Parts: sequence; C-alpha cells; structure tokens
Amino acid sequence: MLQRRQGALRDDGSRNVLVTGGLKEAFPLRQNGSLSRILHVLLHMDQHRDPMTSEQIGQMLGTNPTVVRRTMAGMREAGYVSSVKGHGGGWTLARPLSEMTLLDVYKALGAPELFALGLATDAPTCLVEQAVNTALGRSLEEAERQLLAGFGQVKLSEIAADFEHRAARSKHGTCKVKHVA
Amino acid sequence: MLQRRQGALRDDGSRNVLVTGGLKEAFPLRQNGSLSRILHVLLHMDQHRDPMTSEQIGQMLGTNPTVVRRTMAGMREAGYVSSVKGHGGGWTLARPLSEMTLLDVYKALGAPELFALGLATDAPTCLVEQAVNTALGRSLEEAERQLLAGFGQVKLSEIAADFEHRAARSKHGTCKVKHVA
DNA sequence: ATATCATGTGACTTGATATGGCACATGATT
DNA sequence: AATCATGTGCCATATCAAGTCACATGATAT
Repeated sequence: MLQRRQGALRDDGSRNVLVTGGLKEAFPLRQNGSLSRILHVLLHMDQHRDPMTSEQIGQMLGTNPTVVRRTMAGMREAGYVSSVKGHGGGWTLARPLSEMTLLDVYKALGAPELFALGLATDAPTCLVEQAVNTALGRSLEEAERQLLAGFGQVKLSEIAADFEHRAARSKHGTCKVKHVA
Repeated sequence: MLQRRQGALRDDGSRNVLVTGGLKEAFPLRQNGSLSRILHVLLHMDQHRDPMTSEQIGQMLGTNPTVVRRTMAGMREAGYVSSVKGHGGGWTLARPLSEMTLLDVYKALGAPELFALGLATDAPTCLVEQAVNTALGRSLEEAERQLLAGFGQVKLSEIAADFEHRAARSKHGTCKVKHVA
C-alpha cells in the first residue's frame, strides 16, 4: 500500500463503525453521507401518511434527532418538505416524489463538494502548478457536469418504484420502520 | 446555509491555510491532494536534469521531506520514478512524461476514493436504502468511469507542453525552484 | 574506514471536520 | 398549563490527511 494506509479497515479487519445508542452506521471514508440519508428519509416519508418526527427518523437512520433536524433544514428552506411543531407535528413531504430529482436534493443540501480529490492551491503562482490545475480541473469539471446531469435525470419517484418492486419480491419486513401507507 | 456551515471559509472570510515552517498550502476541504502534488513534482522533475532530493521537493510543495518520500513511494513501486540514496541521490523520472497518463499516476497512488459523497451503508437490509444506494451508486459509478476514462487520455507530456506555453508567454520566475534543464 | 548525505519507514502529533449530542428557546396541540 | 415537537447555539468525539521526529539503511566522497 502507498500513502500510509488511510482506509476504512482497522487492524482487526473490522470496519470503522460508529456505535451510537446501540445503533450502527458505517461510513467507510470521510465522506458526506447527507445526500444518501436524506433520500432514505424522503422515500420513507412517502410511505408514511402521518408526519414523521425527528425522533422516528433518527432511529431509522441510526442517528440523533438533532442531526436530522439540521440536515432536513435545507430541504425545508427549499420547499421540498415542511415541518410542524407540537402535538402530531413532524416532517411531511411538501410535494410528490415525482417532482423531485437527485439534483434537487443535492442542491437543497447546499451542493456539497462532490470530489475527494483536490487541487493543491487555488491560484498558484507556479506555472507548472497552473498547468496541472488546468488539466486536472478540466477533467473534474467535466465529470461534475456529467454527474449532476445524471442526478437531474433521476426522479425520486423512480427510486420509490424500484423500492416497491423490491418489496413486492421479498415479503420480509425490512427497516426498523414499517413500509405502510 | 444548510448543514451547519462545513465550508472552507472562516468567519473572517479567509481560507483555511496550513502554515508549515513559513510556507503555505491551501486545501479547501477534506480532500486528498496527493494526485495534484505528485503531478506538480513530476513536471518539475522533467525540467530538472539532476535528481531532486525530497528536501528540495518538499520546499517546492511547501511540505516536509518525509511526506514527499511517502507519497512518492507508490510512484517508485509502479516504476514511474526511481530513487537513489547517498551523495547526489534523489528522485528521477524512470520514463518519459509521454508514457504516463493522469490515470497511471492516480493508480500508482493507490486509486484513492474519488468522491466526497458516500452511501450510508454498504449492504443495507432496508429495502428503501437498497433502492437509494442502487440509484446513487449507478450515477456515481458512471461518473467514475467517465472521470477515469478522461484521466487515461491525458498524457503528462501534454500538461508539460501547456506549461512550456505558459512559460514562453510570461518571462517571470515562477516557483521556488528554477525551471531549467 | 568513516563522515556525510539521502532515502525508507515506524510511531506519534496536529489540524480539520462530519457527525453526535446536550440544553434550552419557541411554538403548537390537548 | 402541560406536553410535544421543532430550531439552534454550543461543545464533544471520532476519523484521517498531513506534519514531524527518530533512527535504520545504503551510497558517495575524501
């Protein structure tokens, strides 16, 4: 191995797993998991007629209600979900999944950095580094365009349909939350 | 802002800059800068007839000789550079830049993670999460293919040519290291 | 041969940051 | 008024890229 093993495996070969209140969540690298988590939440909300509380969602994701509220904040500001306080309150979808794409969610999350590869300096004085940044930057920008274009073409309702399909084929309960209307 | 400001800007608006022994290097995010740095080094080595020591390279990159040795280790193992100990030793290119692509370097570095976006769990039992992972993973894999294909088409000699072009147009000294044969 | 120089590498330190979590304010429902 | 739920400031924790030290190994020069 090069680069002084920076991976996810520990000496005993196990994954690095955060154990929080008895629940587990595995994040292999120093990656931003909020997009993945939000999607998980949105699809579950779609299966759920009543508002879901941050507490419920937190348990589902194996995380803390506070984290849920904070991550959902962007979605609320963008108008994709709404939150209600007090008895019977919680989170609900503010529009159908057919009117949301991966790109919409990504943007609502504040369009976090996509790549784990970085350029050494923003505006280097070294001409060599300028040339390197230009070449590398060009590839990265192209990839970013591709990726975001791809995100824009995936409607959340399509993901939901894929879920329905999976659910139809295996009759076991799945998550910690029931998939009921 | 959403997601509890995780960006690169501090309250005073300045970038987070690592100051090391008087030199500065800016890494906006938790990104892996080794590819960018290695490229910088390789191009400089190409301009340098004599072997370059880790000390020289370290000064050039604003980092430490040990870091340089460690990062270069993968390149040596892959046969792109060679290192010689003792007086007059140091690092030299083991083959011309025209025979190396961005992809080669990336692989020699151990093919570090490309994306800052992660899936919540590797093999979730929740069917909803499975559907999410599938959708997100598909987009990410597609983008990865694109990006690596792009890397494979960029020869380092092309980046060097771009540098030569820049150097011809501006006659100022640039880096901390002279661009001489 | 031996002093010097340069790489090779284990072990530890430092700094950045995604996420976890508490505490308390705000507002809605019963 | 009691309870429930969100909103959010503040701090804690874990992980990891990069920095640093220390020392071994090997090559060159005098």
